Amino acid sequence: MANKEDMRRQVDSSRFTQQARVLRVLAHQSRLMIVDRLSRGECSVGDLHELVGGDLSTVSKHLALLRAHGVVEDRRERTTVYYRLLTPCVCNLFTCVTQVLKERGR
Amino acid sequence: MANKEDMRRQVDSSRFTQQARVLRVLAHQSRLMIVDRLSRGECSVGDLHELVGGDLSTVSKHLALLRAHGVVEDRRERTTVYYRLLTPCVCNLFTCVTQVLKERGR
DNA sequence: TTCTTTATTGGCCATATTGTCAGATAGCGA
DNA sequence: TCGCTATCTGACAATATGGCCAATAAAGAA
Repeated sequence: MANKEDMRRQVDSSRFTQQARVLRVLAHQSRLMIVDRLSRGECSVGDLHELVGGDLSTVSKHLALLRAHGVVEDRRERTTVYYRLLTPCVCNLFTCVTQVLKERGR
Repeated sequence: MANKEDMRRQVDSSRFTQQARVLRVLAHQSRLMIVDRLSRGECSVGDLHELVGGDLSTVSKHLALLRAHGVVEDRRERTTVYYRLLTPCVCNLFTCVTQVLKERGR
């Protein structure tokens, strides 16, 4: 273990900390768009870039984050990298959030 | 509408932006603890403070954030303020996140 | 009114997150 | 090898978030 920072980040693996980590990774417009799209099938970085816009490197970083947290997986084919969802159940999560939004609306 | 900042924040109300906002509010250890506790019934700020620790003012700010996003509601009785969950369905969300964590584990 | 309890707000600093640009890197074909 | 396409990484600036302390507010009791 390298330093104090790593300690602080890794040691606390309480239920809530873990949940918060996953939620943080998903709590971003672009990443939600990406996950939503991937839930309908594998996509290349280029496709996703076209989907969310902005700089390609930004998209790449969002993907790296999702990958680092085990939400997606990548596969290279020639010069193209394809991403796919590792946790299809995040779709239920979308449903839940939508429910919260509705419930809140009243 | 006051200024450009407000514009930028409010104008974009796409499905994903709204979802991301809700997720961001929940994506914090202390706030998850608070919501979890409130899902089992109304609590005073003091109770919640005892639960999550740290500074009372920090807890109060977490509550203010949850309130601003319509997740909780408060009620004052004498000098004590009680909070309660407005969106019980966030519990399903907990279940979903747990599922993602499990699915990811393999 | 003044004091006490309970909670909120403002100021400030440290850290985290996001986005952009420029420069690597990987794979492959000429 | 060189060049091309597709993607990633590093450095950096801008903004957002989280936490603590001190000051303030709200409600009621003395």
